[in-house]
Amino acid sequence: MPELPEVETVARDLRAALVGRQVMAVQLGHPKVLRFPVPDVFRAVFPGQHVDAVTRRGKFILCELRSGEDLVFHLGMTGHLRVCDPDVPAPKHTHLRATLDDGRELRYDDARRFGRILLGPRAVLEDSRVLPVLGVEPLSDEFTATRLDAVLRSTTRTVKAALLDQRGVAGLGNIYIDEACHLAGVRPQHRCHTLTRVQRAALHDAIPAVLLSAIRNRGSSIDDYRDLWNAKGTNQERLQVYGRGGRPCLRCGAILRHATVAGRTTVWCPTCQK
DNA sequence: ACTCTTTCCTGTGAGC
DNA sequence: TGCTCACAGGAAAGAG
Repeated sequence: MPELPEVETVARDLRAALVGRQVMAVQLGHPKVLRFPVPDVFRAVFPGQHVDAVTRRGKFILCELRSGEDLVFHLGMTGHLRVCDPDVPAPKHTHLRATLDDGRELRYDDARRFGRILLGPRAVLEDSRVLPVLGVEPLSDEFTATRLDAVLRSTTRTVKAALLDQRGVAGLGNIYIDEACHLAGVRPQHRCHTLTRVQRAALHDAIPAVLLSAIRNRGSSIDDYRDLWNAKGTNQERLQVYGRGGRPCLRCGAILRHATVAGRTTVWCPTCQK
């Protein structure tokens, strides 16, 4: 389940593999994964392009092309980007193969097809809403306590629902919201408008902390997340609450509870979190 | 305007 | 052993 740390790990490796490369040939798979533009236009526009930069915004990976357009990937739940030799067997649900000028191949595969590929000038992608408006980057200087307060104080929703909303803070998902809430001592089902200033400040500290720690560990390979080279991250071994419902809290020993909050399986410690 | 629920998808594993 | 079925969840659409 790629969230910000997994996407950041892939984006960093992709930057080293792709910047300066030229795309020679393109092969598309299932038509629905390429959301924009239509396949014929994509096939006409993409080959010959040079990659000038690779960046991340929320859970999106943006490959900036010399033409001024962006090639954008969202990995959904089961999407994988890979760079490998062309003779490596491709997985069953491979939706994009791009031959590079160094002889390697960029691939995107996604069994569940929740992910997406976009290509176009940034302004066009945003105007056509295939690239959504995203909130503040939690690892940027703009992620101030005041900025998070603005997100949390303006709503009656649960903390879980508010932090899942990419328009407020970009890049958080089920895993790292539960982890940040545990570190901050805040229950995910707590209503935002009833949080104390101390609780909001604790979340402001905890969010970057869990994300940076996960990036250092190259992400959490819970289900089938793999990096650009098909290797697992190690952060799944460090998770305090995610996937541990019914087992003891690693901090206090109480049995971790779990329930559906904002439509997602959510785990918390009944004594550490208020 | 805001919040909550449902839908999209397929692989996996529990249970019979 | 082989089958069914619930479950996983990011984001968007639909309902309230």
